[in-house]
Amino acid sequence: MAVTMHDVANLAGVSIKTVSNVINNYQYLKPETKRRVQDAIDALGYRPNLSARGLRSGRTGVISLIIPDLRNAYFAELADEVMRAADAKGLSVIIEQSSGDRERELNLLTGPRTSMVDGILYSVLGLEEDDAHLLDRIETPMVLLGERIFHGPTDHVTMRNSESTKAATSYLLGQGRTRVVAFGAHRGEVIGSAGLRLAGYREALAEAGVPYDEALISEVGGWYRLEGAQAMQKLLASGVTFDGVVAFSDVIALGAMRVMQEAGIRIPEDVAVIGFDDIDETRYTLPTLSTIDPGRAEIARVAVDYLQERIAQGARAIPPREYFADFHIVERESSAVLA
Amino acid sequence: MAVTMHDVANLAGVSIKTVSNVINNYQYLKPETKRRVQDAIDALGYRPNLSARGLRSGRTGVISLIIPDLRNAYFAELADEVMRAADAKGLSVIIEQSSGDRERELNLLTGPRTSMVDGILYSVLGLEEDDAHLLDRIETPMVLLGERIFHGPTDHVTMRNSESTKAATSYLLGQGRTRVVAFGAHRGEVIGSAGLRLAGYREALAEAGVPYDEALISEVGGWYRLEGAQAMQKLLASGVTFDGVVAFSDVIALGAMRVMQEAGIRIPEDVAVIGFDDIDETRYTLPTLSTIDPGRAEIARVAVDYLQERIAQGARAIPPREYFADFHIVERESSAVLA
DNA sequence: AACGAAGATTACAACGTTGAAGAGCATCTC
DNA sequence: GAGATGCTCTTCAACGTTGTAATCTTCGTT
Repeated sequence: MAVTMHDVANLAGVSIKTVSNVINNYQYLKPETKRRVQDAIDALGYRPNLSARGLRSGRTGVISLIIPDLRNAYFAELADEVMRAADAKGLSVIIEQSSGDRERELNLLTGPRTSMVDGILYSVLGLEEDDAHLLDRIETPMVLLGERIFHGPTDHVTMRNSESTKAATSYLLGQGRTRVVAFGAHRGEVIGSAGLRLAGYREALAEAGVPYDEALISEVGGWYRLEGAQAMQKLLASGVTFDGVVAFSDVIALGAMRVMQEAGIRIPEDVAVIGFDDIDETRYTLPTLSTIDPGRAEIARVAVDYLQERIAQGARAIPPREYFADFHIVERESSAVLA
Repeated sequence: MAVTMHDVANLAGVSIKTVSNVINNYQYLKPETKRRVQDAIDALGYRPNLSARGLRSGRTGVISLIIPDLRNAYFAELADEVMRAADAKGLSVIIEQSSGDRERELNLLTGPRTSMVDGILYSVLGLEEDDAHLLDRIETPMVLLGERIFHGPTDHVTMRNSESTKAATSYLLGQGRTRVVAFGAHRGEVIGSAGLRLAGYREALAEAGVPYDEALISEVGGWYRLEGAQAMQKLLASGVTFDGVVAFSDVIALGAMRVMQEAGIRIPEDVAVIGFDDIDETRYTLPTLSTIDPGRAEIARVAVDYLQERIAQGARAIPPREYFADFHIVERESSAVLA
């Protein structure tokens, strides 16, 4: 049915292996031969069968990106960056959604689909540090993203959670804000992005000599807008006063802003808000949302690089590496300095 | 290295083909045999090699979804729905971004990656109706999404652009709004979502006996928030008056709302706004954005169904079908009826 | 007890590609 | 001018699976 190397070889009058050599840019090839083969390829519209190549060579040229959920803008933009980085290296990306569910995250790692994939970019929400050993037995090259697992058996590419949140908090305190809410804590979490960011928040307070007030720690159930809105409702209902919000994600910050505005709170006059993630949307909200750019593009690029090295050299050939991307505070209206 | 059917067959004391039969649920199998093979599979942690299967059977279990851009919430949510629908059928999804660029859209169709894929869900922005014939020669089963190509050589699953925009326009007119802007037109476009939606807008005007005013047609360059904001700035600068906006996407509506609010226009008091797409975000903006739910989940489900049928029966075995999903107007604050 | 049909399993080849190894030929070295 | 070297191309086998068709088993029927 479809055109194979055989057909190309026949038309070009060479062996099938020479066709293969042309396609793979083998170094010893007469330009003349190369041209003839290429002409035959073009004439027949030949395209290599990637299943056959995958079977023979053990490489498919596909990596999978496991993320919680594409509806979350952070992950959609991460996926976008990963696909661009992969594309630049000739890799295709299969995206798998885990919903941040621990069971599902684990199943995706051992499901039949992994045999189709050269490597995995693994961004988990459900797994915990204690689960790191579960990754030991995975033979597929893997690079970890996100903040749930540090010191795993393989590379980890992530952001400076504590440092950046500390910087954001210091930034609001430096404006003269005195009661700054940590918005998006997860009860009892130490590691994980919420835990790390909370730690950064506390460091900033300590450094500024501002006492830590439990009442200003607002728990948010998840990373959705609705959850941000609900948490802010609860916070307002509690009667606590505050003049700044360091939100642990842009999305929950937007949910919270919505509720504050409805309650007649002016941003930034009454309350300054800074988010986290620098999703596209923050440029166009009212007011525009100050945020932390966690270096997503850099994360994607480095993660794909690392993964490719691991694919080339063997999953365990390289000792685990850690990479922390640079962050930047992006100042917008929601934390504008008052005149 | 990896466990193969051979190893499983040895351990279970059966032929390799029996293992294959167990995996593929062949009907004539002694329960006892089935169990023994399954035990061996579990004991060895065997996972089928999908490249080999793909090579032998011609099916890879992977479909590709070609979309303009995951940063656009509409496409991210569409991708999410497609992946859920595919997952329910045991299919994996490779996402390819085209940036809505015509060249790239065409290249993705013939690139080497397509040989890895059983079928293509093809959502184009750059191609035009005139390009439909370019699809004739594509042998890969394909289902078209979006509004650029109708009457192509294969199935087309889409939304009711005209009807829904007409309904949205009528809805605003029914509230007593008299100068309703069509926001998001593309110059000279007849087909394509912008063209179709504009047609629906005009139908609604005609039906209500409201004269068509060229000044109320606002062109928006693309589908990004920034472009919506810029177009609204231009519209306001033109000095034209209006009391309603039918935006052809939620994202540009949000960009426009931002600019209107900055200009002191109250929504919905001064101007009622309704968007298009029902992206998640519209539930949490201030004010929440009325919109049209175009039936995205239904589109994804039907598209995957159609594609699977085509994969099973052959790309050309089924005459082209057209499917239009149901739409709903979602009333939120931005078009609330004034007290 | 012999036969046929249906149930259960297997042998074999093939899918399209690439790695390993080697053959043919021209050029260089002394 | 014999041997070594380097370039160019080819032969062959193998990757792990499944479709085809054949074989072996079992069981019911006569």
